[in-house]
Amino acid sequence: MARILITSAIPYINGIKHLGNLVGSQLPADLYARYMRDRGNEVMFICATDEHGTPAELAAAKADKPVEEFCAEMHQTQARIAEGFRLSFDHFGRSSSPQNHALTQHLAGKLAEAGLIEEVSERQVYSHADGRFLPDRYIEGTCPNCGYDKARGDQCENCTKQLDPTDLIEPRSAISGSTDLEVRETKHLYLRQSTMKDQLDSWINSKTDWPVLTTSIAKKWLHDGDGLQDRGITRDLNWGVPVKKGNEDWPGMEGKVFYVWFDAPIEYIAATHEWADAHNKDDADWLRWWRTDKGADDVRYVQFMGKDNVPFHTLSFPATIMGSGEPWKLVDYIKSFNYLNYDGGQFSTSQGRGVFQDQALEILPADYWRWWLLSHAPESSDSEFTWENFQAGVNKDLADVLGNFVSRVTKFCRSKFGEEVPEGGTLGDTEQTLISELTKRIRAYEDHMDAMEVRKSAAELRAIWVAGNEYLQSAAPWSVFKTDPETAAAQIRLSLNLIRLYAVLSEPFIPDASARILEALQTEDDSWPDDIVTALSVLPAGHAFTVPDVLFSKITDEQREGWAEQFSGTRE
RNA sequence: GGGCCUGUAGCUCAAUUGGUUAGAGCAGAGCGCUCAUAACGCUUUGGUUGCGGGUUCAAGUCCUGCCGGGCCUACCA
Repeated sequence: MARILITSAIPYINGIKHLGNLVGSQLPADLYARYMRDRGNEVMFICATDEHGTPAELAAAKADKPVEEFCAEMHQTQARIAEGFRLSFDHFGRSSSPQNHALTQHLAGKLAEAGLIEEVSERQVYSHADGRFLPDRYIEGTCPNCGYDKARGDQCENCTKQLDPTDLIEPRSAISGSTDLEVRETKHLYLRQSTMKDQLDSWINSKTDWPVLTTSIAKKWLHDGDGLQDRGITRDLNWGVPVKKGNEDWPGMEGKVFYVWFDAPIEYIAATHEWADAHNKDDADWLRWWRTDKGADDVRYVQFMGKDNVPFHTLSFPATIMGSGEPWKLVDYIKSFNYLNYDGGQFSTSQGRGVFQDQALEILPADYWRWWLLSHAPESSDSEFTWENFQAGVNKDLADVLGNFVSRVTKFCRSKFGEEVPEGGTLGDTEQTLISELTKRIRAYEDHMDAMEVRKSAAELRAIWVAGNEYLQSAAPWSVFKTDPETAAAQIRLSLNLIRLYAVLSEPFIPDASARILEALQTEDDSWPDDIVTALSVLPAGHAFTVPDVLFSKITDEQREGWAEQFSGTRE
C-alpha cells in the first residue's frame, strides 16, 4: 500500500468557476484520488480556495460586502459546488486560514534567515480615489505607441507592446476611472530565486517523466533572457497574510501583506494542517504527509493544474520549499492540462460565455459532466466543448453502452428467473473468451490510470463496457433459455456479476451511478478485481437484487438546443 | 517580437518515440438480434497525415521554409 498526496490547483475566490477550471485540475485530481483509494492506497487529497489579492477585494466591493464576509460566503458556495460534482477532497481549505497565516510567515522567516529575501524600494502607482496601490493591469490609458485609448499598464492589447504604467498617456484607474494618481515610493520583499536557478534547473532536469507541457514552461522561465528573475512576494494591500518574519514583526513592512502567489501554494500544506485540526488529530498526523523527517519520505506527491499555473508550481513554490532549508516534501509529479474551449471560443467569465459550474449541476447530474469532461480532457492540446458532442458522447457511452447493459440484464433476469441471482448451469468457451478479454482490458485500464492518462483510461473503460454487450450478443441467453434454462441461468449469473464489476471499475469516473448500481445489487463489496474470475463470482446464486431505475436518461435534441441558446451569451 | 504547443477520416482523438497495409469512437451505409433506455452485435464507406523541399533502406514521427490554430511572456490569479 502506497501513500499518495494529491493536490489540485486552488480555485480563486472571486466568483463561480466555469467547466474549464473543473476539467483542468479538480476533476482529474479527483479521478486519480478515487482510483488510488479504490486500489487500497492511503490517499490525502487536498484543495482550497485561493482568497487573497486585488481581484478578491474588488469582487467583494462590487458585492458591497466586507472582503472577509465575501470570501467566507464564496468559499461555502464553492464547497457546495465541489460537493455537487462529488469532488472527494479530504479537506477543502482556505488560504486565509490561521494555519496558512502562520506557515506563510514561518517560511518567509526561514527564507530571510537563509539570506534569500531582499528588500527592494520601488515606485508604484497609488490611486487616491480608490485608496489603494494599483497593479499595472488596473491602470488604463492611451498607448504611447499606437494611440489605443484602453491600453493597460502592463501591455497594450491593441499593439501588444509591453508597457510600464508610467508610459501611459493620461493614465486612469481601471477601477474607478479616477485620474488622481500618484507615483509613490514603496518598499517590498523579493524572493531571490535567481540564486537558486542552478538548483531548480537540475531538479527540473531530473524529472524526465514529466509532461512536456510542464517542463518546457519551467525551462523557458529558467533560461529565457537573463534567466530566472527574483520575484516580489509582498503587496500593499489590506487583505492577505500580514508580512512577518515568523512570529516577529518585519520592520519597514508594516501594513503590507504577502503576495497571493506566495501564500497560495503554501496553503496546500496549511490545508492539511486544517484537516488535522478539523478532525482532532495531532500535528504528527499532517506532518507525516509533508515533512520527510517525520514520515513523508515514502509519500508520492502529485499535483494537478492548468498550464497557466505551471511556473509557480515548478519554480516559485519549490524555491520557497528548498530555500527554507527545512525538509518539506517536494512534488514528485506534475500533471498539467491545456484549456477547454466553449463552442469555438474561450469560456469567458466576464462575458458570461459558456457553462458555469453551478448552472451545469442545475441542468444535469454530476456523472454526465464528469464522464464527458474527463473523456475529453485537454491533455495534448486545447479541447472543445460543443453541445452536439456532449449530447452524443453522454447518450451513447452512458445511456446506451453502460446504462442499457445494466437494464437489459436485470430486466431479463427478473422476467425469467425473478429478482435474485439464478443458480445452476456451467460456463463455456464464450465465457472464457470474455474473461480473457476483460483481464487484458482491465490491466490496460489500470496502466492508464496509474499513468494519469485520462482520455485513454476513459476509452478503455468504455471498451470494457462494450465487451459486456458483445458477450450478451454471442451468448444470447434469451434464445438459450428456450431450450436450456440452466445454461441461460449461468450466463445471467455471470452478467449480473459483470454489472457489479462495472460499478467498481467505473467509480472514479461516475461515482453516483456506481453507488446506485451497488445499491440495486444489494452488495457493499466494491473490492478491486485483482482476479477477474473471483470478481465475477462475488454475487452467489440466490443473492437478491432489484432492477434499478434508468441509470442515465438521454439528452433530447430539444434540451440540447435550449441549452446551446441559454449559454451562448450573457449570464443571467 | 521571442518561446512553447498544435494541425491525422465529416466530428472527437490514437499511432509502442524512425519500422509491415495510419487505427478507434461518433456520425453515414448494409445486415443480424429482439433481453434492453428505437437500445445491442456484425460488416462496411471514408485519409496524398495543413502545404513545399530535404535526410533515410524506411518519415504521421527527424531537419528546413511557408500557412493556420492556441498558450505563455514574470504586478490578474
